[in-house]
Formats: sequence, C-alpha cells, structure tokens
Amino acid sequence: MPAPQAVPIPTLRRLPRYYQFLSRLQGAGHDQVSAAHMAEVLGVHHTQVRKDLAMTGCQGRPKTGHRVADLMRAIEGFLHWDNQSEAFLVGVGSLGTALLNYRGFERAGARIVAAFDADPRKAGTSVGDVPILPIEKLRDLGRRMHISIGILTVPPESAQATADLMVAAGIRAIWNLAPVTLEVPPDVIVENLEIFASFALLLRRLADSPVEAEAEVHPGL
Amino acid sequence: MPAPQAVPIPTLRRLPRYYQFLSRLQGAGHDQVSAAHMAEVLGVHHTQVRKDLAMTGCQGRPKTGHRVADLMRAIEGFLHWDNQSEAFLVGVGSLGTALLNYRGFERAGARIVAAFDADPRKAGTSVGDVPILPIEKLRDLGRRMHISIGILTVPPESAQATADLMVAAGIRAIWNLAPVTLEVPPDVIVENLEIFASFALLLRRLADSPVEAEAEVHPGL
DNA sequence: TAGATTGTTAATCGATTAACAATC
DNA sequence: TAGATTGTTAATCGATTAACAATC
Repeated sequence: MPAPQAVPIPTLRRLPRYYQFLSRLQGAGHDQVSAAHMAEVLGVHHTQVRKDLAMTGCQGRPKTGHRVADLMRAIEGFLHWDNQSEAFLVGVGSLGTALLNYRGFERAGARIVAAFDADPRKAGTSVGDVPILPIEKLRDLGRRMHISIGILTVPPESAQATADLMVAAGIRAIWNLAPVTLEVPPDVIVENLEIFASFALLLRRLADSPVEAEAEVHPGL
Repeated sequence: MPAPQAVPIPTLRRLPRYYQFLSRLQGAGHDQVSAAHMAEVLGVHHTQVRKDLAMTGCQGRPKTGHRVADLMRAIEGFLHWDNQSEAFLVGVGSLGTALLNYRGFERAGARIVAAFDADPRKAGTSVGDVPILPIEKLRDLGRRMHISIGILTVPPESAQATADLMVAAGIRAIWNLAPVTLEVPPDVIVENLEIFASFALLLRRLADSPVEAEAEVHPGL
C-alpha cells in the first residue's frame, strides 16, 4: 500500500474553485491553460496552483500548459467526483429544496436518491426527480440501500435528533448545514458547512477596509 | 492608532462555533465555562481556544473560568455582530428564501432590510417582514440608504450581472453564495461561501476512512 | 536554439501545540 | 495553602512562497 499521501486541507478547499474556473474556460472554448493564468484570475500564488494540481496527479507540458479537459478529469478523480456516491437529504425546507433543485450538485460527486421530511404533507411529492418520503422510512431504506452520505438541512432544533436517525440508518458521513455542533459516534464523519464563519469573515474584512476604518476613527463625521 | 493587530483567519472561522456553543450552554442555564471544556466538546486544542478567546479581549478568572455571557458579548463585539449593518439580498429563490427565513441571522451581525428579484411576480410580496422589490430599484435604493453589504443568492448564470449591479448600487462587500468567481473593482470585497469545498472535504474524509479504504483495496468483496 | 512553462527542492512564514509562570 | 485554571512565551509543525532545474 502506498503511503497515504497527506492532502493539505487548504488544497482540498481550492480544488473545487479551480474546477469551477476550468469548466467556465471550457464553456468559452479554451482547451489549454497555464498555472500562471489560473493563479492570476483566482488570486492564488502560481506555485500554489502548481502544487495543488500536482496532487491530483495531472501532468502539464512545458510551453503549452495543461489541457483543460485533462485537468478537470484529474480533479474529478482526486475528489472522488467520478464514482457518484448516493446520498439522502433530510429536511425539505427552503434550504433542502435549494439543494435538491441545484443541478450542478451531481457534478460534485453525489447523487441525492431520496429526500425525507417530517411533514406528512410533503411525503409522496417530489422535487425535481427526487422523491420525498416520510422520515419514518429513513432508517430502513438507509440500511437497505447502503447509503453512506446524509445531507442534513433541518432546523437547528431537530438537527441532533436527525443526526441520530441518520446514524441508525447506517449513514457514515453527515454533511451538516445546520448551525449546530452534532454529537455522533467516533466512526461517523461530520462535515459542517460553516455559513456564519464565512459571513464573519465578510464583516471583519469590511470593518478592516480603509473606508470603514476611517468611519470608525471619526464616527459621525 | 494601534497597530492593526492581525487576526488569524482560522481564529475568525472558529469564533462563530464557540459562540454557537456558548449560546447553547446559556440556554441550558450554565453561566461559567472553562476553555478546557470548550476545547473538549468542539475538538479544538485547549491552548487554541485560549488564544482565540484572548483575541476578543475577554478575560477569564483562574479556577472559575469564563462567564458565558461575557464571552458571548466579547465575541459579538469582536466580530462586529453588535453594530448591525444593513444588507440587501438579491435573488429570492429557494436559497434566498432560506436565508430570509433564517431568524438566527440577525444575531450574526446583519439585518436584511430588503430583498430583490428579477421576477416581477415576486415584487410586492415579502418573506417574513422583508419586502421583495423589483431588481430595477436596487441601484437607487442602495445609494440612497448607503447599504454596504450585498447577499448574492441568484443562479450562477446571473451572478456576475448581479454583482455588477450591486457595485453600481454602492455596495462595498458582497457575500457570494453562487458557485462562481466574481470580478469586481479592487475596493469591493467578495467573500465566497465555498459550499463545494465543504462537500469535497466530506467526500475525501469518507474515502480516507478505514472502512471505505478497505472497500477500495478489495473492490467487489 | 531560445523562451515559456512545468515541477521540485529549499527558505520563509504563520498557525498550532507544548511548556510554564501567574493568579484566584 | 493547594489546586485548578488562565494567559503567555517558546518550540514545533505545516503551508506558502521563493529559487531553480527540467523540458517541450
């Protein structure tokens, strides 16, 4: 077994941005791209881009750069976006609906095969081609279908209970979109979408920006 | 002017989690907490927690720890969650609606005062107590009200055009929830909610987990 | 060939962790 | 007082940036 090459988390975060940029390039008809160009547009150091891309195992050619399509395939493979895992989504409120509607999601490596909601009026309907089932079916269906990914989009109050249910259904990785710290068994993976962290960064950057800082020093002027 | 004390970005990301945890503690009736306890529950090194908290300027007492309420106030102040900036939201689809409905948002330092949508049928209605206006009014109203924060929740195709509009409206910081790299003037701040980055981390962690790794080595067994 | 670009190895920088002194 | 906890200073670790060799 090869040493489990440690992947820096920042690299993992940047790769989807590279991918998104590449798909735009592709849409615009380009089929070659240099690391320097990507670095420029995305505001990342060019050596950084090279290192990140190197992690995916892709190879560029001196003088011409990388082939866009090759690069995209390399990233897909590296992020496991190719072998399409199946996922359940729980909580068909506006956030859940937004994710279900989001076509581009399939491209990101997972296919939502069913959604669940506690509201019995929602059961039996569907969003796009994803059926909405009563929450009571989650446990059995999860076990039967060997689903390993759960997307949690319920309100904060029911987040923990939902996580417990997912665990009981045999789900091994929870993508948590509720702003709550979940408690799960040690072998279950939880990845939180830190939405407030992102907003906090925005506020801080705004407060630190020259114009705003000025306003703070001379309030009311 | 004091040297603009550099705040590590990871610290900024962690503070909202601390805050969320503290508000739960408070709800449960606790009013003291130790850094060690927070570290334990949130899975962060205890020295890290102390350093992060120290940045907010709070002070704990040996033997007893920190007062929960003080800590929350310190974080609020540090993240500028107290002086409630006003924000516009553009794109009242399911994601926009989710944000508008999300009560807890006010606590995170911004008040959405108006929402805009290109669909004329939505204009005139409202979500919660936020009025939805036609996109044509964005420019003037933004300038008139001196709005500095724009929340962008339109589909990827119209993201860039929306960003341009926000800039024209005098908005200085854009919170971008569309998976697109925006191009804006250098003095405009863009903070992207990297939703796919988060999901990519989940997939990678799942693929690296012992059970899954096993499956990969002996496929089909 | 000359030049642009890749990819790697070394140096720097910043964040995390460890050790410890201060204090209630 | 003794012990728990804070807060700070020093050591480590990992990611970023710089320098450079390889190659089409």
